[in-house]
Amino acid sequence: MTTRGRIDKRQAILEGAFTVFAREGYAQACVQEIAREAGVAKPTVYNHMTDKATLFRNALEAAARTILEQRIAALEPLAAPTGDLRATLEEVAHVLLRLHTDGRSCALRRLLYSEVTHFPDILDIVKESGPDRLTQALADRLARLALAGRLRATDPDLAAEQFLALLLGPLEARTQLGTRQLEDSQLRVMAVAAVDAFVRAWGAR
Amino acid sequence: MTTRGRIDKRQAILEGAFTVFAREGYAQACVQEIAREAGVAKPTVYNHMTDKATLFRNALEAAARTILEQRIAALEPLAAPTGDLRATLEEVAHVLLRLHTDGRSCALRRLLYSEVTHFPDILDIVKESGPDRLTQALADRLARLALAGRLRATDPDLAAEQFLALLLGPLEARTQLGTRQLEDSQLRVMAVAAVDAFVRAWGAR
Amino acid sequence: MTTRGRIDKRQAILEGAFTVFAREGYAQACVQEIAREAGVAKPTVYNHMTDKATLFRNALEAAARTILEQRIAALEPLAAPTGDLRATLEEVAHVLLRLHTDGRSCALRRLLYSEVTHFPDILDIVKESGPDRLTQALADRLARLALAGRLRATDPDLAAEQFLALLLGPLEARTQLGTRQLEDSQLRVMAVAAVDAFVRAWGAR
Amino acid sequence: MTTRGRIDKRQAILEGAFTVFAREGYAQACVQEIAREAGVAKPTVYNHMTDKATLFRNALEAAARTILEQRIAALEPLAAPTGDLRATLEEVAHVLLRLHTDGRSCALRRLLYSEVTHFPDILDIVKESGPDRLTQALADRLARLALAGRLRATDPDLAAEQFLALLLGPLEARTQLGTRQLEDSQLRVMAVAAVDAFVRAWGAR
DNA sequence: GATGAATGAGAGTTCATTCAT
DNA sequence: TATGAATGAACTCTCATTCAT
Repeated sequence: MTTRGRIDKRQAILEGAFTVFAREGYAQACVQEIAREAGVAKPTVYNHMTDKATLFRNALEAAARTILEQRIAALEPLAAPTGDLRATLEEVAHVLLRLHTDGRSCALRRLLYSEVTHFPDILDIVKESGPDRLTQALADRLARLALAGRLRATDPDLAAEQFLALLLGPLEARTQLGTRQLEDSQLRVMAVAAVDAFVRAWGAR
Repeated sequence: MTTRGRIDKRQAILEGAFTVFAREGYAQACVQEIAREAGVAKPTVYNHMTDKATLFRNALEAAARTILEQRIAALEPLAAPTGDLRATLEEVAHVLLRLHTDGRSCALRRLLYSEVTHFPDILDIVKESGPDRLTQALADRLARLALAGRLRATDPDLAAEQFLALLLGPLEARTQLGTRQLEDSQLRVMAVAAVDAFVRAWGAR
Repeated sequence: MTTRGRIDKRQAILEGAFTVFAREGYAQACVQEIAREAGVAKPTVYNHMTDKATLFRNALEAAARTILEQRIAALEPLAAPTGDLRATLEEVAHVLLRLHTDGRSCALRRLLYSEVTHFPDILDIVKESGPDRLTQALADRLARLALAGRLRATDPDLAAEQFLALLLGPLEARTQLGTRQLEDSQLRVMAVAAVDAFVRAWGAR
Repeated sequence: MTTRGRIDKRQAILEGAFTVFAREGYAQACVQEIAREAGVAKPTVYNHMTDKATLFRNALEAAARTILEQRIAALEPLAAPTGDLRATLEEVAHVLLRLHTDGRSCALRRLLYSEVTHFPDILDIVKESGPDRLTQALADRLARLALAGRLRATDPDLAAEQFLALLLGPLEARTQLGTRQLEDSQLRVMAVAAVDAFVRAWGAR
């Protein structure tokens, strides 16, 4: 029970930190504000995390883990693609787009990009809870589909990479670097376009 | 001559600023260091630019302009695609990859991403000297090719968008968010793979 | 037993406190570290001592008392100076030097000097357990010797003061303000030199 | 002229620093207050001195130099001791006592003692501008007097050391570790007593 | 126009001290 | 009684920005 409060507070700090870092960036974010956001006093933050830097890393890691889990879960329909493959792909694509355009998701990308030179070790986050993992998971699914003869059976890793590229690449411009929200209908259109191209390029001949 | 010196100094300041901002990020960069990098005294920086913020915007704008020009120029071969279309596309793709993985280019992306929330007006840079312009220019070229019957004649804007997505999307993972340099041979492989998929998806039937 | 444990803990706290204060000085010493040194938790320190300041005073007092006792004991041989007076003085002088150059002794001096302006009441420690008391005790012994005709019978207080001055004064320079340990042989030489001058100045004509 | 202001300010900072350090001790002194004392803004202090530590060292050094000069000057009468040697010694002794009991002098001693463990390099100050130098200078004078047959011609270094010990040793107790001012008449008495013993111990037989 | 010097404002971090258990 | 956790108050140091020359 004693421990409970502790864990809650740690959680609150990590979430507050991510929120503030996301809003302000690493350098502009001030620990004072993070503490306020988490509803604790400044030294409490330091009792849990040694450093502003450590706080940053941990907050990023926690956020990345959560986000990755959602994305992996979004691939589920591909595990047993009943019926129309194209429809399944579109469904998955649509959900991925929605997840990818979510505020926290965009913020995480921004933070990773902007601080990767100051915190080279956040690359581990990218490797372990980032896009690499998603590509792998997708490649696994596509490999099954290839075996089942429903996709060109050459290189599932490349296929996964290109599926995600076709899907997410256009986002950057459309969302203005992640600052603008898109309508769900727009996302649907983008999903269809990406899947369309993907099927032309990778569908079973 | 006086005027000349002034212009030179302005140029030096803008370049020094971009260098330092690229290395440190907006907030961590300090005007002192920018001045040192540019070889002038700190107040001289303020004589040319009112603000650290203004300095940032101008430095970004100048860098973006230069970078965009190079990219647009790289599309040149597509204007008159002598002979093999696939080969031309691969050549263009290869050059684009090289430009896109260049240090300054990556730094610019990082800066845009990290500061877009604090400087919403840098979106103008993206629109006027960024990827949007490149996509447009490429779409123009592809439209010509479509008219010439060498590409599927449906939607050149979408084609351009997907060409760039297939080409540049995989870069993020391969360069570790732009922190790792790639061998030219690797770039060649990536160019071939992207063009291969593009041709399958968009080649004339 | 409980009481015993309490007393032990109090003792441990006082000793830990002196150790840390000696190493760090009053202001730099942090209660956390004192608690660690004493093997207790931080609030336990506050259960025994109201204040960091109180803790400081008590630790100093305890240390001073111990140190004074040793010094007074060192004067013992002068109570019944069998045989050669000069030899007895040299012996006493030697032991005093050794005590005076001891680490804890030097630390105590340092602490008294540095904090006397912030804790005027530690002057009581000096008066009750410090050099003043030693001078008095020595004066008592010298008075007896004067009565016995073995010393100039004028002013035993002055004699005691000058004996200690001749003995300890040179220490400051030789030990580099108490930071360097001296060889026992060096101490012997210093004792002899001090006694030599003392006897010339205060020996019975 | 530009430089003039700079030098003045540096001087003011060093003096303010010594004042505050003397009053508060190293750790308790805060740069803010030093700046106020010096009549400048806090960052100005940092423009002149890199560090609080550096500031401390420099302030100590400057104060030590000034103080040493005064003490050395006080030995002047011994250079050509016209007439009564005892009277000359008493005069010198008296002045030395006055210098030694001066507020700044006491403060310097306190600071040296209290911080020597944190700043081992301030031992250089002691060597170059502290008591060691004074002892040397005095030894030089006494050697001359020994040559002139007016002092026991054995060991002028030891003689100087013991003269100062007899003179300054009793100060510690009398001034309560340097916190109490003494009347000039008391100083006179102490000077006479010290010289008296010194002459008995070191006077030409 | 260019610069050395100065400053107001603010950030990270530490610490003595107090609750609640 | 002893302790893990939390906090208010300071303190060092940095930086964008402005004068005065």
